[in-house]
Amino acid sequence: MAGPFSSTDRADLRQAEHDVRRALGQLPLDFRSLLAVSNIFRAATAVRNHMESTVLAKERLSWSAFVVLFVLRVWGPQESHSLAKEAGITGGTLTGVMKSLEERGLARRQAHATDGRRVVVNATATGRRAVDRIMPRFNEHEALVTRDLSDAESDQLAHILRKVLRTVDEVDARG
Amino acid sequence: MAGPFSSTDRADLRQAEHDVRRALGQLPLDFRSLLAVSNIFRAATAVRNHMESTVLAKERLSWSAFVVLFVLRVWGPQESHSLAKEAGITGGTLTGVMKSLEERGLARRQAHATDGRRVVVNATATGRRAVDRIMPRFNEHEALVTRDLSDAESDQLAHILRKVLRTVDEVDARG
DNA sequence: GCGCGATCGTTCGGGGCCGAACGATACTGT
DNA sequence: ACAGTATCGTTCGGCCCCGAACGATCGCGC
Repeated sequence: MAGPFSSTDRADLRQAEHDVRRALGQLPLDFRSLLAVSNIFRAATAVRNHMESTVLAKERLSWSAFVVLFVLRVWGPQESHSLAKEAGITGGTLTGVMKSLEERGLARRQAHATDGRRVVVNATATGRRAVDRIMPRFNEHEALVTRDLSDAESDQLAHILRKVLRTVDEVDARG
Repeated sequence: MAGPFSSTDRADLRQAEHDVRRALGQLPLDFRSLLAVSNIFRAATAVRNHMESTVLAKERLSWSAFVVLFVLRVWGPQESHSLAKEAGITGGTLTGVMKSLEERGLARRQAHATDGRRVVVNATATGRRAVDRIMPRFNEHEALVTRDLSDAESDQLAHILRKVLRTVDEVDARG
């Protein structure tokens, strides 16, 4: 099977990693994890920028606004704190995002039935329709950026990243 | 070898994916690429937040400021446009980041020798020392978040993500 | 009942981030 | 030479983002 430095790795990407080793080789670094993690960010940044400019921009939706709407579409109405956590943003940020979504009639806030502190957020029918309209376009580009991956590689990628995600959650929660 | 739904995938992560299928199953979506890509973002967001709060916050460095400094440390002085591209930010953003880095004496801008439009950015000795001081700490956490990955899995992860990165670059550049 | 600590969402200040517009500079063809 | 075009970094407006501080509300112990 393909190793980490097979011919499918573009020359300049391997060169970049060589440069890092050359410049920081005297530091006691675990380059294997360094390369794994740094490539997560490189890929995430590249894909996110691609998605924002090709799919989200014409819908006038920020990344976070779309994620929030997506979460509401899939998991239904919920309180702010869980919504923020699920969307990967803080409560303070969610307030701003919700303001935008409410102004455009894509989501709504309503008081909790019994707890005066809490707020229940819900997507409007318009908001849900927006997700259903955007997701196929979004997914086309997800398929596009993974076109050179075999089915097995896509599954491996998801699998390995789930492991990382679980570890981070554990570390952040317990120590 | 481990499949995408092995016992190492935490139950709630698999549940989340099941929920997506249930809510959006009627849409014509390629769930394999959907899961692969969405896990890139989940992992990237989680790791980035972790790094910012555990390593970067005490150094009073934003993520982008550190990336810029890192790029300068490894690849040496260069012009703004290539530095911005390498750091994954736009030129407008880099101006703001550079302002912060210059105020703290970590980097410096100087006029290009022959081309009056261009600016050459360089890390100061202080800036380079900062990278060398922070990187080991940063790398400890890179190793931490990948502690449950085998060496082969870390290499696979980097390898697969390089493929994605290359594809995005090609798509954005050519069409 | 009633303080008191915990928890909720919001607000605020500072900065990151982008895309568009801009001024300055360099290159091109004629 | 020089007008037109391209490219550079910066500025600007608007939004996103976080962490800290805040007011409102709840639940617990007494």
